[in-house]
Amino acid sequence: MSEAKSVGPRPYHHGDLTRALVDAARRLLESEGPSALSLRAVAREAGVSPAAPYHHFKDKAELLDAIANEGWDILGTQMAAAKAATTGMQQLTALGIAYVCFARDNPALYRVMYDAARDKDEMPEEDSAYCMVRDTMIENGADPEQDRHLELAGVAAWCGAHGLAEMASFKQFDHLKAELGGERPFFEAVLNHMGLFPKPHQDC
Amino acid sequence: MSEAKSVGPRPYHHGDLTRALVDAARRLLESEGPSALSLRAVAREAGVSPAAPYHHFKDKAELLDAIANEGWDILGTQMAAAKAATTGMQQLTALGIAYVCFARDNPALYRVMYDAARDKDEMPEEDSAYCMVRDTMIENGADPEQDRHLELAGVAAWCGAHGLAEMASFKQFDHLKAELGGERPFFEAVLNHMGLFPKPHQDC
DNA sequence: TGTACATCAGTGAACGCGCGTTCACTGATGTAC
DNA sequence: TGTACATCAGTGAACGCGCGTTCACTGATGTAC
Repeated sequence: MSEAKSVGPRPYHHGDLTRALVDAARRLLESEGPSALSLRAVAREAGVSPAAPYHHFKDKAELLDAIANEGWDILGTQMAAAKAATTGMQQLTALGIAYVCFARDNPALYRVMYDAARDKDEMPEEDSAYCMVRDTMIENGADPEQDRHLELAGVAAWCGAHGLAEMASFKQFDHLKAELGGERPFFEAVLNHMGLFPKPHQDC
Repeated sequence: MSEAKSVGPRPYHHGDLTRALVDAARRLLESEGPSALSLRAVAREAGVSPAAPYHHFKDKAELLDAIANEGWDILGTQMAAAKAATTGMQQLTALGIAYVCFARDNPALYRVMYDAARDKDEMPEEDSAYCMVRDTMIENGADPEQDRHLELAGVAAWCGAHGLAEMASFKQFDHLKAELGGERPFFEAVLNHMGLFPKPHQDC
């Protein structure tokens, strides 16, 4: 304020380069795809030298981790919103659709998230998309005592949603989407066909 | 035969380098993963100079295509065998399990196949895994007149199987596999949870 | 309030690497006469 | 059957490239006195 702060290019110190790098990475991901996501490219996109990121991340893997984590956060927020907007059994479909729509809108980011998950050992923890689905199943009548059955249902939902998420933009499905009246109805139809729900009337 | 053919290294002309390159690529894929699959590495693995592959493939993409095609062939063979070994509705489960087992046994190859499929425009043609599933559905009572319903069922099966295939080796599922008595029972349980089958008693 | 100095967050040049692809070449093969 | 020659399928050196990472450096910031 005291000086005429040149609006021109960037001050020497950045303020929050960590943030800027993750943002730049996301921009790059969606404009150029996952194969373009190099440390150097991220630095370039952020307008910073190739060495600068090393003050904020140990190495490339740590940057990727940060990107993936941000992805899971955003996904969680969107799923929570979808759940809040519906009630009863519809919540499960809504969660599935939110998951798939996120992947459709952020395909490259989703790929990075998936690759990160691949390297983990333990099941997703508290607050994850996975747990949100499981909790919703319980709230809607699944028996929390039947651990195995419940976990299987959760895993099936996860796998099914992942499969559709990855294939969401396949051009092969374009005519089906058109016939069904859009992408969302298509997602919903496929998810329903996959029987996301814990089957309550198994003995019917 | 006429000469003492030195058993030692390779003759100048290779005989069938196209074959040898695809084989080398598969070896590399499963030992080093998809990221190690460079043209140079394949040539190296085949014991040939980096330029040699260009007499057999226009560029790297064409080699990848050949690898993917071979993958689909092998998968098709294994699925056909699984189908032949069962009858009735069980055939659908068997097809799903064959699909997933193939991906588990050849994860890197499966990834290459998937990436190739991603770039295609049309639905899989004749003899594909996809058509095999659809035909089996029809043979087991699905109504071939209900185009849309049948295609949706096929797509749902494809997505579901793909999701499980990609996640088949997640360490997160180890304890579930153990509880269920192995990988196959786990695959079967998840696939059943996903309702692979065209639902016949939708009105029950 | 003003100055000395430690610390922090950048720079930019350089490293070694493996990549896809091209090029002029050469060794092996097979066909015409 | 033997030789000339076109063709095919290799070689190996070279190209330019972008990568991840390191290094000695320097500009900006903030704290102690």
